[in-house]
Amino acid sequence: MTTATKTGVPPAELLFRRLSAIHPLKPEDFAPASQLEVDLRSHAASSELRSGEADEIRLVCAGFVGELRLLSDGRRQILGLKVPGDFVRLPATSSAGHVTLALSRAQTVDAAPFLGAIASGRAPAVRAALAKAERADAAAMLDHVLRLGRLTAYERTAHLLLELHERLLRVGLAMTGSLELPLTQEILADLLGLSIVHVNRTLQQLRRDGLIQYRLGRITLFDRAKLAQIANYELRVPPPARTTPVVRRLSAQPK
Amino acid sequence: MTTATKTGVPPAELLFRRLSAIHPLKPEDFAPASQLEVDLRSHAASSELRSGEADEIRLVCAGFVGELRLLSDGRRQILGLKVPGDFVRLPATSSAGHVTLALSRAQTVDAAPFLGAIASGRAPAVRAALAKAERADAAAMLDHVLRLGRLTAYERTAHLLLELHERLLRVGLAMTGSLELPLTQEILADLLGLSIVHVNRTLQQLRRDGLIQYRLGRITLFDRAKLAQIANYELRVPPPARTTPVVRRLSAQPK
DNA sequence: CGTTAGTTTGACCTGTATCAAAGCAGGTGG
DNA sequence: CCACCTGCTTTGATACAGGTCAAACTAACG
Repeated sequence: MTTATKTGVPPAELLFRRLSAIHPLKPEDFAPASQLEVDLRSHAASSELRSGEADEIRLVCAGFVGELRLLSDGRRQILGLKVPGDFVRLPATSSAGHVTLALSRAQTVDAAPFLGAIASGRAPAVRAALAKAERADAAAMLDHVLRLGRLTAYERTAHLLLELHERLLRVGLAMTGSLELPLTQEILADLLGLSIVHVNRTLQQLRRDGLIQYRLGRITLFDRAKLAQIANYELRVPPPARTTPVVRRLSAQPK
Repeated sequence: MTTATKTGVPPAELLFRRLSAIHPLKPEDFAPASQLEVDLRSHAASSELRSGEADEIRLVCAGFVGELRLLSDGRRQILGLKVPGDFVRLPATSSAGHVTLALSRAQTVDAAPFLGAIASGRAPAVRAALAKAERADAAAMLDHVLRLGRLTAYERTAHLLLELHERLLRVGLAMTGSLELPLTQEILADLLGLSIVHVNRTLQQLRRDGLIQYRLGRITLFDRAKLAQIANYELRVPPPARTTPVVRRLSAQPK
């Protein structure tokens, strides 16, 4: 209620967008999504998501959720980031070192009824789409590994921003070239495997290089093609026809 | 034929061990495994594994296989490591930047007939076991992320060795406390996101600290409990009753 | 307005990379 | 059997990316 993000897109719509972006899907295949309206839950930023008694799968429908590992000395690493339209699995047995938490204010709904309906019902297209989505999630995880293992802080940050941007585009929650990112730099640090201070400096560097703008939780990517080249990122959503006027580039230092 | 690793364990046996280690399985559930004997393929170290025309899933039955990402400037990161008993998915469309290759001499068999038989047949236990195995693979991936993101070189190396050891134990290819590791330090570097030189120094440090021994592709873990503590590793296979005589600890520097 | 959470800055330190060269096999062919 | 590769490991010297510590700044919020 603070900034933007009113009540948001209805869960079923979100999921429909997410799935049909990967696999062609007819709206009528999508009846089971009506199952989704139950058990909407809101989560404060930094609050842990716990499952009831059994394993649970929830659909994120607003905000960001992260699965993260804690070390005894306070180090934290976010293992995977979930954006609206993604599923989170909440294991019944929550170990102390491995938690799922809301990285910003977030909302989720129980996905079990929907998934159950899909599994038993006759909607092969949806089932196929889900399988593809699962593979896409796995691919995101691999990108995460690449970032942490072999990219420099600068590359890493660019890479992450590009990935987030595309994932949000996919569900209609970003415009080409800009995204809402209500995450603290501490969260970004835990995502990128960097220190807070270094994240801050890296973002400034990207800004000074005229590649991004970063203000009030909104990030603008001025030149996705160049960012992609820097980060070794393979753009899946093609660079915009010309959303960003070419003139903008003047503020960049051609180096 | 060089060192040990004669002809090795038959694929069906390997898979049986792998699966029944996670999920109780009766041998008679396991008839479909006879399907596995076809299409055994040997791979030279460093050779790429390519799929025929379609997507393909193969079972690793000897050696190590890695999925890796290449950057234009020569940096490489191994995204996931497969040991005997694991499945590798070979996508039909192989992009230049993303390859699967044999990290040591290795052997694989086509898993499709087996998986097909399971999917269609009546062997719910095996299907459940496969699902669990898949989740275990995902968990290994998360460990990989933690290592790369938040552990120091020293911790990272210990962590990886512990993980490999347990994964090999699981399929009966390691003794408690020691494992065969025919990987060059360059491969370890690409796995750990470190430089070759640093991997070398880190291994020496672990050796000097009396925690491991490293000779001729065989690694001995002298004190898994201590290694686990260093690496923030959660041992799944309990520390040995007393495989390593306590006396061994004398060579360590108590610091 | 004070308080609190987050961002920014500066100074300094250290883990890890890089470069270069020297050891050390194991395998080949003369 | 030796001389020679070639691929891998080891060592030393040096450079730099990124971490840590500490403090100032900013902006929300009650």
